[in-house]
Formats: sequence, structure tokens, C-alpha cells
Amino acid sequence: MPAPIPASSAGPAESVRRRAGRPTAAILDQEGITTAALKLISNKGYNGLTMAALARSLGVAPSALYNHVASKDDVLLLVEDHLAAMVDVSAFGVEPWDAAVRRWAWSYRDVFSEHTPLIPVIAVLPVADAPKTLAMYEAVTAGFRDAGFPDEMIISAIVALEAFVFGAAYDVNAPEDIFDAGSLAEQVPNLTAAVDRLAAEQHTRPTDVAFSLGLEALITGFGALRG
Amino acid sequence: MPAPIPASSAGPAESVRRRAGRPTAAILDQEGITTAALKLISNKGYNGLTMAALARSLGVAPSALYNHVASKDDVLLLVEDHLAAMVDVSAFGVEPWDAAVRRWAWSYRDVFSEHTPLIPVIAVLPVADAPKTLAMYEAVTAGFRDAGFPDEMIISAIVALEAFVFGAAYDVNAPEDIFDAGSLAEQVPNLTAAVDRLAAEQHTRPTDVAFSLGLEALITGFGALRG
DNA sequence: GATGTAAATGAATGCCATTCATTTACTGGT
DNA sequence: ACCAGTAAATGAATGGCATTCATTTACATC
Repeated sequence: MPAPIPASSAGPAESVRRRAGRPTAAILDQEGITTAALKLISNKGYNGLTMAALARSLGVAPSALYNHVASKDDVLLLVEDHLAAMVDVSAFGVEPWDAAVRRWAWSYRDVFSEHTPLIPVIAVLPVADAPKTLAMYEAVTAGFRDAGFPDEMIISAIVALEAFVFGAAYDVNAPEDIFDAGSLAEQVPNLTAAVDRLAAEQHTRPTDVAFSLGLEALITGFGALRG
Repeated sequence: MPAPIPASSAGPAESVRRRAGRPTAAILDQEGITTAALKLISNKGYNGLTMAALARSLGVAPSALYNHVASKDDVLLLVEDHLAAMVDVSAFGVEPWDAAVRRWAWSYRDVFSEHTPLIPVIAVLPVADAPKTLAMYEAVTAGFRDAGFPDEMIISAIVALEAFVFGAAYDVNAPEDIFDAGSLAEQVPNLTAAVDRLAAEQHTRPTDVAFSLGLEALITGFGALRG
């Protein structure tokens, strides 16, 4: 019965190396993996989210993760579903339909603008694989039904709004001068004039102006088709 | 003066190995790289687009590519700009504004729905780095100006339309049954009812219905703000 | 004819997700 | 009390990937 090996003096981060074999208490579960991934993303960005880094932040070997997730995409799915729960659907059934859509869409965009690498995953993800995401859709759909929209147009309207939200989430991360033509400005006079004029007028973020403009158009347009 | 080594008999694909050193005539240029990349993408998809595969399809060593592009992202940028030239802006200045926007947006979505991995690149790409993309924006901007839109709203309107187009491009590639809740259907009755109703009514592709719905709302909404 | 630059090869580098054999712990059945 | 099966960890591969660098050769210019 050998005495436990003392920690090698360093810090709290430097833990004793675990020997091989199943530990007495499980170290990993999907929830822990999800929150560790979120912390890693928040600290190092999506480039810093590697299976090795994730394992290290959890104090395990990389291969241990595969006892709990099938792949890195699976980790992204867990993160996505966690974020979906943060989207604000609370206004549906409480505030008028247009105000609820507005709150939902702005919140949805804001949440995912920090997580654009998830968009290619979400956009083609069957909702059955993501329960919290599914709950979000249910709330939104119910809001549309209550507001008198015909069933056969609700999904299409949500899909259209969502497409706009995803695209706008990318736009939030675009550089402010993305439309500067630089040395080619003379060759694109109309674009340059419009860009200059926008810069002169605005005080709020250009990306927010564009989002508001599009969202209000969509809300108005859909509202006109309500039953 | 040794005799030239005969080709190893195989086929036209099996060429003589080039010896090291600068060849008499340059083999690579950006245009060749771009068209080879497009062919590779079309045959093998974006997963098949690796620097090694690209080099092989051009009959060179991978490192040779780096004499002509700075990185793989640079290759994607070349591909993007090539595709931008395929987007139909011909209706601007010819047809009425709303019809021109409709043609542009549908064409834009159709082109990039086959190239969604480019969207994260485009969405934050300074236009000055992509001349054909820049030309597209100039044509669209000119169309808006001719139609009487105030300069300060044109960029915002284009950004909003583009966001919708990018999001919709992803949607084209989503599985048709993406909203099926599967075993969780009982827990999301509103969503399930709306999904079922849509399936019962539609004959055109759901993704096209949603795109049309959103696009018409945007066109109507923006049109109302024209000067 | 020397010198610099451009365009190729080929070998290495480092990172990455993923797999597999192995070890150890717990649980349920007999 | 034993045994079998399953679950969760380690640690050592594996193969693919973009990218870099030293080297070689060709061409253009002075």
C-alpha cells in the first residue's frame, strides 16, 4: 500500500498523472464537455477548440473524449444546442407577434454572431438531434399560430427569417470597411458614393442598421400575409 | 547529352516526372489554379479540395502552388471571385428594379448553394481583394441608384439581401426532413402540425418556397422606402 | 559572363482528428 | 464468492493536412 505520490509542487493546474484504467468516479460527461468547450471557445476562439485542447482542459487524454462523443462535430452539436437555449423566445405568447419576432431574431443573431463556425453545422442539422433547438422552434411556431398565420406558411417564414439571421450573424464579424474599394475606387463610382454616404450618415453600427432594415421588411411582409 | 527518358508506358495521365528546377515554360498561374480547383470541387466536393490534390491535378508538387498563392484561403478567394462573375446582374438598368433584384438574388443563391464552404470566407472578405465581386456590387448599387433609392440606404439594403441569400444557400443543402422531430414529435405539437401541413400543400421545393417568401418580403419592404 | 529573380522539386515539420490495444473499475448473475 | 460483461480511462499509433525550406534550374538584365 504505497503512499500517494505528492503533486509535483507546481500549481493547482498541475495534477497528479492518472494511471490507466477506469477511474473510481467518472470524470467526463456530455455536460462537462459542453461547458469546457464553451470556455475554450470563449478564451481561444474556434481555432483553439481542438480535441487535444479540450481534453487537456478537462484533465484527460484526448481519446477519453470518444467515450462520450462520436466526433468533434458531435461536440459542436452539443455547443449549438446549449446556445439555442439562450435564444430569447420569451416574448412569444406574451407580446404582440411582431415584437416577439423582433426580440427573437435580434437575440438569435447576437448569440450566433459569436459562434459563426457553428452555422454550417446548424443550418443542415436535423432538429431531432438537438432537443433545446427543437424547443426553440416549437415556441416560435406556437407564436406564429397564435398570431393567426396559416399552418402551411409558418415553416417557410421561420426558415426565411432564420436564413436572414444566419447571414447577418456573419456580417457582424465583417470588418467595418469591407466595402472600401481601395485603389479600385474609380472603377466603382456608384458603390463608392453609396459607401461614403452611409459612413457620413450613420452613428449606430452599420451591421445593425442593415439587420434592422431587413428584419423590419420581413416582419412587415409576413404580417401582411397573416390570416 | 542523355536521351530523354521515355514515358513509363502508362497513359496520358501518367506523365514523365519533371526534374527539379525551373521549367522552361511556367506550368502554373492563378487562372489555371482556379479552374483546376473548380473542377476538383465539382468532382470531389470541398472535402476533396486539398492542396495536395490540387497540385496533383495540375501535375506539380504541392509546394509549387505557394509560388502563386499565399495559402489555401487564397485559393478559395480565387474560386469565390470566379463564381461572383457568374452571378446574373444583367437585369439591372434593363428591367424594373424589383425584377432585377429578383433575378440577381435567385442567381446569387443558386451559384453559392453549390459552394457553401465559401460563405464564411466571402462574408468577411474585403471587396478590394476580389475584383469580379467588386464589379457585381457596382452593378447592383447602380441599379438601386437608378431606381431612386437614397444613397445612405443602398449599402444596408444590399447587405441585408446578401445576408438572406447566404443563409438561404445553406438551406438549399439541408435535408428535406430537417424539421421532423422524430420520436419527440408529441412534445412539439405546433411545430409538427405546421411541418405536416407544409408537406401536404407543397409541390415545389420547400427551400424555394421559403426563399421566395422572404425575398418578396424584402423587395416589397425596401421598395416602400424608395425616394 | 555574372547576378538576381522566378518557378519548380523533395524532404521535413507540426498539428489535427481519430482508432486501437490495454488497463482498471463497477455491476449483475449464478 | 466468483465470473462475465460493460464502461471509462490511458497511451501509442495512424494518416491526412497545410505549410516551410533548402535546393535546383531557367531566364532576363547589366
